[in-house]
Amino acid sequence: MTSKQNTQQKILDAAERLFAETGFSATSLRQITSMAEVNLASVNYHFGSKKELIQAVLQRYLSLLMPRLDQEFTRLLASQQHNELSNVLSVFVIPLLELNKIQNRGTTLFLQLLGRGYTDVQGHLRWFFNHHYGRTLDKFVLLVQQSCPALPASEIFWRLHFSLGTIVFTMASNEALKDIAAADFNEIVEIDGVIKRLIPYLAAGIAAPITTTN
Amino acid sequence: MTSKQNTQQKILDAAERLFAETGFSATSLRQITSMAEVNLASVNYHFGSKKELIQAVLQRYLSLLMPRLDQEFTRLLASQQHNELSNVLSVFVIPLLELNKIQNRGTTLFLQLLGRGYTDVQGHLRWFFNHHYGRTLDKFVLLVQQSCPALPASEIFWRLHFSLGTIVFTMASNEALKDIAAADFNEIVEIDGVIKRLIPYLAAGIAAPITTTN
DNA sequence: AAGTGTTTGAAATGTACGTTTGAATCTAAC
DNA sequence: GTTAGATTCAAACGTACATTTCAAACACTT
Repeated sequence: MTSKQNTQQKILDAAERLFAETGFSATSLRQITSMAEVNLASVNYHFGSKKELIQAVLQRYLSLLMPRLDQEFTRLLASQQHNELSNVLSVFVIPLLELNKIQNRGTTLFLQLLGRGYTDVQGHLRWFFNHHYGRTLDKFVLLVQQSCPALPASEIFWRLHFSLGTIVFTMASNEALKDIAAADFNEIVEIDGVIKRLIPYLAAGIAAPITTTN
Repeated sequence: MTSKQNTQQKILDAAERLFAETGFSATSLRQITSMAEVNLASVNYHFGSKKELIQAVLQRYLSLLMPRLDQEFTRLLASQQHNELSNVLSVFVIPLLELNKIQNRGTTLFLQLLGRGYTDVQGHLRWFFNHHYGRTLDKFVLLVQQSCPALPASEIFWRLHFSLGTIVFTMASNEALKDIAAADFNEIVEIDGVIKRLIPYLAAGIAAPITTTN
């Protein structure tokens, strides 16, 4: 019993680290099991397959994050007052940082995994996401629309995807960016620093005025 | 002679399509050579290795794009007048769209490859880029700094990388996004449409006012 | 302490990959 | 028409991978 929990946990911990660092397909089960110090066959025993291991790794974070976000979105929607866009975006900060409770660098790891999931395997994550958390995402889109009544829905669609790209890419190359910032600007930036830098950037981009061609 | 040219070209054409669609490491030489209708060994014969093939695919576009960009940056820097940020960013549009002269969907393919290169193989592309085109990039950063004199250099660094993420991610999922936009909003968007939508978003994000914590 | 179901271990299976090889074929000059 | 070099071809090589297998070790109930 305790040993089963232990093995599963060790596999999840090693897998998420390696997945985040090098991507899903580039990480082999042999790397994972040797880092976790468990037998190679235990992945297939406990999770069935590599694909299911990937889902389990993501689910550990999503099952904690998404209900929290849903709750916040619902609260804001119910408040019946105009919400500034940057406040809507700021809703993400605390739930994201709470992922550090799951593991040491949980927030960073999760966001990197998110990035990997969107670029590694074509479209799978997007489908999975919409299928499982579509309702929550709809609430978020609604909040953004209320914050930017001047923007047509299609423009918001594009800009939210632009924003997703910023987040996903930034987190995928997070370590490299932090190193460069440290070397070039003597800046020590942690994950919450990056998130706080992102908010004004994203808010300004999403709410940008529509230009009449050029 | 003509057959050699032909084989190399066929390999490059097939490789860039598959690389853009599924990524570098996920694309096998066997897929490439069977799509190109050439022998498996011809990749190693003509290019040496898979790694060198990847470089050749990227170089075909970069060697055309980067000198054009450098020329534009130099021109703007020499003009000695204040350049609006969105004008600086617009400099990319024409050279990028000219990549369509190399091949049918050249612009889209190149931007997808760029995205793959940044997420697929850890850091390699970034190094390659800085090493070969560092001077050109420096000119661009300088132009952005001149356009946004209120922003500290470190903030510009972060925001330019945020922007790179937007571009790279958008292009990597370009096909999916176009499909969704067509289905949900009856919008037919081509690559130049996406680029033109990107400019105001990026310009607003990069130039966003700095908020004094929150 | 025996027995039962769960978990681990070492080894093997089959597949796919990048690359190499050496003979066969083509190309072009003499 | 022969020859020399460039290109193509089918086959094989060695490696790494996910997954399977089945016996050994373990945990827990009785």
